[in-house]
Amino acid sequence: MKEGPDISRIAALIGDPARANILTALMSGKALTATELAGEAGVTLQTASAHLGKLEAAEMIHCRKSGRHKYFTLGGDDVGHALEALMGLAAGAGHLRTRTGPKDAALREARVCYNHLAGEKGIALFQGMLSRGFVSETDEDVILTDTGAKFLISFGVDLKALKRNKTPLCRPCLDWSARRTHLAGSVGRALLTQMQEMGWANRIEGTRVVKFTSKGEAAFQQEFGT
Amino acid sequence: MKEGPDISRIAALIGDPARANILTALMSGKALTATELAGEAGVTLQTASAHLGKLEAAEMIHCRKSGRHKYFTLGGDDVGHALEALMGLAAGAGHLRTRTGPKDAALREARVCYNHLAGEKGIALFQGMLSRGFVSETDEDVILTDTGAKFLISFGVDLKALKRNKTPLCRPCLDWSARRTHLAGSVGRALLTQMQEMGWANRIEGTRVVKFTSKGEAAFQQEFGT
DNA sequence: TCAATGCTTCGGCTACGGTCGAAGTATGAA
DNA sequence: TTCATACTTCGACCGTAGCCGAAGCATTGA
Repeated sequence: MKEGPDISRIAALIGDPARANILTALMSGKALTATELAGEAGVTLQTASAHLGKLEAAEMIHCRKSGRHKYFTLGGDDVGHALEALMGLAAGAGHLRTRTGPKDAALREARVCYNHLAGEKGIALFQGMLSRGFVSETDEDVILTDTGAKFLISFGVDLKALKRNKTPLCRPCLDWSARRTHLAGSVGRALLTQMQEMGWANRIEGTRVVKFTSKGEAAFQQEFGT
Repeated sequence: MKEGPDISRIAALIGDPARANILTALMSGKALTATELAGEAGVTLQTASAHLGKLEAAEMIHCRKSGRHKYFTLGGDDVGHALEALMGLAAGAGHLRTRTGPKDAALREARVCYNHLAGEKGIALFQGMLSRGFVSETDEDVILTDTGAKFLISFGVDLKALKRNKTPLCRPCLDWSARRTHLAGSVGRALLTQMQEMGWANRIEGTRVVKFTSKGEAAFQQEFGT
């Protein structure tokens, strides 16, 4: 009765607390070194090294060597998507809802999901782009319209560079906190980068929280608000 | 750095081969007894009982007692969704692609996902309903249009009964084999049921495969084809 | 009441995998 | 060259969790 692919291998990898912490940390989209990840996971370097080896063998993370450092990133959008789906389960069905601290509220408002904007702000961004006709949604795919392409260029995004990349321009991504879609894909990533470049928002170091400046808040409302 | 919900508990549950088999078996949507699931998982009844207890405690499955039998079903659409996401990962990144037998081809063509139609037929159904204006897709949600409601009633679906249910009428569901969206939710379930009632298709006992009759194939093309 | 079936609980065995200390390799800086 | 940093490999320890045999409930039917 072995139907479909073997879930258990993948799930078992995520099932270890140390590895789950590593993956969660990488959801921030930042490339982290083995030592940093060991700290995140709360284990020694040797142990983390073993975990990282397994995760890499399963292609759940990628690794780039740079000098004597090894920088790790998530394996791809699929991995991020599956992790978010699990977070949704854990948040909903999860019996013990760990205290909803102030950090959680900030996470719900605006955070980074793998490498693009998520949370309320992420949803607002997607809605704004939909209502302005920058993107259109059909079936599962999200398509960038001509209007949207022009907007992106005027917004300072190097669209040609994105098109050279093999990853899809736009992808929908489901949010675990609000259970609504926001924009992933290379356009999603580029938009977040650009917002940071323009000083609209900053990443809080060591967390997934994205903090908008008051100037950025106003500009966001202007560009994407309803 | 504990951000977001705790993935590892849930993932560890899915990570055990026996439990993964149980969950995969339940993806068929059928309610199965403890003994049947023990067979699916390849373990003895005692072991299965322990597993089922854990899965139920985590609200990943539900259980209904009937006489001296206990019937188990998946805990909800979220669970099915997360499982499909994991299958997508396992199928894509999975190093060892277990032989793609003839059964796999049938699964790709038409199968049951939790309780609604998936595979190529599932995608075609959703596309057909979209192009006919029976449903419209906005953001994450899929909405049943007035035209769609009329169609459902004429198709033999008791729409009023569905509306009394608290589960959403329409939900998108991502497919692991084709990576495209198909229709879940109570309408998705009702449509599959109705197709079986009308003799369009049959379930192959003990698998997730849905086999369309030649008559059903033609009728499907007529109603939903492009 | 007795027997049969379906499931649960208990106890003990086993093995797999996570963990860390210590030693080993590679890269870069002084 | 020598030292420091970043990571890997090895080996051993230990805990947890899966597994099954056997016995225990519970429901049904005769």
